[in-house]
Amino acid sequence: MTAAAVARLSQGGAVTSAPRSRHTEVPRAPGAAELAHARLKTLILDNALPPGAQRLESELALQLGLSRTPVREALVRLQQEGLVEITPRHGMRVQPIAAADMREIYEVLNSLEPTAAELLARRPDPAAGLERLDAACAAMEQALAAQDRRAWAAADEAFHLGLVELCGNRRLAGMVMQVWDQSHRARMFTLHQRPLPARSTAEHRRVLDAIAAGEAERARELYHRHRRRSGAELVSLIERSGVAWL
Amino acid sequence: MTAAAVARLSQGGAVTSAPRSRHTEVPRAPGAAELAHARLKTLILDNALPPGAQRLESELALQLGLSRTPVREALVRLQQEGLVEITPRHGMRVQPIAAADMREIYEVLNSLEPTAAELLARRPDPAAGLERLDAACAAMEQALAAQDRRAWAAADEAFHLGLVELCGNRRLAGMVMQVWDQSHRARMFTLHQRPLPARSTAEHRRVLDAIAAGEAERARELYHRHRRRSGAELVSLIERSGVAWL
DNA sequence: GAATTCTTTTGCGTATGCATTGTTGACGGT
DNA sequence: ACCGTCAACAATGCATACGCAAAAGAATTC
Repeated sequence: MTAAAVARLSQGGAVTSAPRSRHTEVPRAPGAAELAHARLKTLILDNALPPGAQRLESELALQLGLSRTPVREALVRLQQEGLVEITPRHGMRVQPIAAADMREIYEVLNSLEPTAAELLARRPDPAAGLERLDAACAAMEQALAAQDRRAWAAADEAFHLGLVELCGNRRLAGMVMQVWDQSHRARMFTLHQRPLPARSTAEHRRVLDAIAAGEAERARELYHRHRRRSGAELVSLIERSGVAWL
Repeated sequence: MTAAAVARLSQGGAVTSAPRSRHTEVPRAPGAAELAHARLKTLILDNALPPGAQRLESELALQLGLSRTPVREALVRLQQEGLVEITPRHGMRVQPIAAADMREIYEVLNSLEPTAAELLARRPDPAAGLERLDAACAAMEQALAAQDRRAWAAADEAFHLGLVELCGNRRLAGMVMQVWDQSHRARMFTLHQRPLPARSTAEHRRVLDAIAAGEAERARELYHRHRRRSGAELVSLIERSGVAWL
């Protein structure tokens, strides 16, 4: 469910929107290829196609009620997004995530997200337009109180995606969303094995406050520490859980 | 020329290499689609297809001696790399680079590259395997002495690409190479309008020394300052030069 | 019984055909 | 003279067809 929404967001950001002609804001027909892309992406993120799963192009085409051509195009895109691997005679394979991958991903996030926070705080009016982030924080706090890990994760995603979308750098946002998608399954998997993220919730709020106050350096540093901690936590959890993930 | 080499490197890093079977290291037939991708990419980076240029799929197919299918696949990949835009009835358009784009790109680089330097310096034996970077530095110094801007730019590219390739994070490397490719033309364009990059050359050497000494924080900070300065320089140059770049 | 080679099958990469859809130009009306 | 409508055309996006190469299986031999 949430994953589907994330998928929409991610590609919504990446697709960059076709140039609108005149004043008609007609959203144009979805197109079979784009549809296949979205559909497959949600299947992967929702773990309906688990890591390591292999499907032939024809299978997928049949399953989606399309021909091989748009499916193939979708697979090419998914491969560039790092979600699948196209192997010459065995169709596509859903890319598994190992501890080493999570380390890479968190190094990237730990670099880009603090930058996004800094950029956001450096805007002319830093406190403006942060409603989304505030709402996400509130949702996290509420989910924490209700001990609803699922809802907490959704709010967490909303916060991080909202942050990079607001920072005004589309490339940075696209990159963050890409690795975020790649690590989606791993986060979901470890959700129930972690202690309640009370600390994370508070840290998010503090970051938001620093941004609103325009304290760019502080926002960056807070975010850095936050990511550092939660990233290390997750990596060690995966390593300890011994899931080589195929 | 240099751009062609860059293209090879970039996709070599991004493509992630097919799974090698057994002990036969046969690189497998290039494949028409991959060939089209490489070919078009070099055309774009070498400015043979200038920014804003529009070509129909059929034109490109004819020009490359292929059918539309592999060309289309190549275009999809190039679109996701941010080099072209596929516009429904007008074929493909080479993505122009404006000052705003350069700002975005340098924000990303200014975030990721210092991280790469830090990672490199944190390795167990930081001084090992830095021959490539040392050679690149030497080439820059030599080119500077000879006042050969072309050669300097090539060495600069070799340094930055080598750095991210060595840092051990393939995702980070891929992202850096992606934006690096996007900004390739802009750098080439402004090459001859800048003062001789004496300062940049020295800064590179200092960063390399810090890495070799294992001083991670210092390496990061030096790199950050370097990028900050040269990025601002380039952006202001582009803004001043008033090239809206279509 | 195991290994090697030949055959068969299967999936992919590319090409081509077709229908959909947007564009462009002209024509007529105001 | 300008604008709106319409029709013909052109390019795309998707479906399908075809040839090739690899993997799996069968048969023969040692």
